[in-house]
Amino acid sequence: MPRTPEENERIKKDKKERILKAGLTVFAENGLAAAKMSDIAQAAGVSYGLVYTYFSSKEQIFVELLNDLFASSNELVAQLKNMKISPLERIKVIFTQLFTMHNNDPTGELYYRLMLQLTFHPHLWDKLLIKDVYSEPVFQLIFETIKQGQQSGEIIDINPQEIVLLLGYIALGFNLRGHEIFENDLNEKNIVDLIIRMIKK
Amino acid sequence: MPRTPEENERIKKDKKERILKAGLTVFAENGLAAAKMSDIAQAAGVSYGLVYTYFSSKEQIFVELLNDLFASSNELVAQLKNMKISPLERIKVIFTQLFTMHNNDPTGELYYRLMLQLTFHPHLWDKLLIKDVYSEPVFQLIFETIKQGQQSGEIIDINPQEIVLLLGYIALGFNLRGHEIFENDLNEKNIVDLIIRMIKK
DNA sequence: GTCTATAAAGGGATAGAC
DNA sequence: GTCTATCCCTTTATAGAC
Repeated sequence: MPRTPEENERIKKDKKERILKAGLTVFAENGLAAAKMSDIAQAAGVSYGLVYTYFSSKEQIFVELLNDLFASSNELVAQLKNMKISPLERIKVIFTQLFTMHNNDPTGELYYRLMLQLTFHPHLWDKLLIKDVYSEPVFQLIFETIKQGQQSGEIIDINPQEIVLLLGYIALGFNLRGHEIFENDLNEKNIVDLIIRMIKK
Repeated sequence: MPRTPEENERIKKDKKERILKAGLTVFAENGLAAAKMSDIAQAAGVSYGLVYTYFSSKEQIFVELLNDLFASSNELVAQLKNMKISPLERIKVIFTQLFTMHNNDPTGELYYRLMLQLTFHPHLWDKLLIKDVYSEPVFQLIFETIKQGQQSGEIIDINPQEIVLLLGYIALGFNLRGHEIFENDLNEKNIVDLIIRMIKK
């Protein structure tokens, strides 16, 4: 019995998603260069050749993944913007979410590990929807929020670029090594409080 | 006219150093997996084959480099320990040095970029003198200094592991993206002050 | 001690059967 | 739509001349 076109679409979509998901973990674990297409195929549970019916190259999987992740980062930012809270509170929510998400959902960490690859393969920026790290949605949101907090007098009055860079370092460092918080049974709430302490007026 | 044995030793040492230096930049720029031995040879100004007379494999260059860097990190820490200053001052000096060194000497950044590769090739830890990132000398020094500062009442009284992790994130993030401070003409002194503000009692 | 040339292996990408 | 088998290029590592 032949498959309906709709069924075919569903199958194709499912396979593509599987491959992307496999790519995310394989790239995050090994890095772009060391990741093997055979690993991705295996992790996705499909044959080696099938990967190439959905993606033309290893790079393309990587690029598509990162663009998808930028998109969901945009959604996250939209949610955060909808919250009617003070700038300082918003910073607190962002970092709390960053830290607690880590526990439940490893995607955030994988996301950063992928972005980190761009440090070693900068030519890929050309193929991405977002052209530099400053344009990353969460990064942008933090920057705006800092400026708002300075206007409202909640946040310390130094060059907001300096603050956002420092917060960016924390986010970057955390996302790369955040699992250690939980391995060592530390309280992420304390760490967020330290951050707030640093920028509160 | 034949070379003396001493001269030979000098040549060999020089060549080895050249290759290591080339390896540092090539690995830092491209990552371990994407770095090519031919790139290292070219950067070192020697023939492809010669690299293998001094090192048995690409991995070995990488391992030797990292071990050398750990050693100089140890020296740096010894110097910092010799300074007779308060714990809080010491933290300030460490981060100031971290930030200003960046300007003059890129080795620090390259060092971190190499260490970062271990995230993607964790099996290499087995071949290193230092067995995990917590044992990295500067990291250790910060940890000790935080505890001293808590005893002397200068530094905020929360789990020192939490503080040191956060400071570690900053150092990691900075070393990966620190060049941006200078690209954007920011004042690194302000950033150090923020860090102190965060941990000062 | 240094080079060029070559062997050997690994992995990305494709062809073609089912 | 999916698979297996194969091509082919890149890169590691070695051999052997100078």
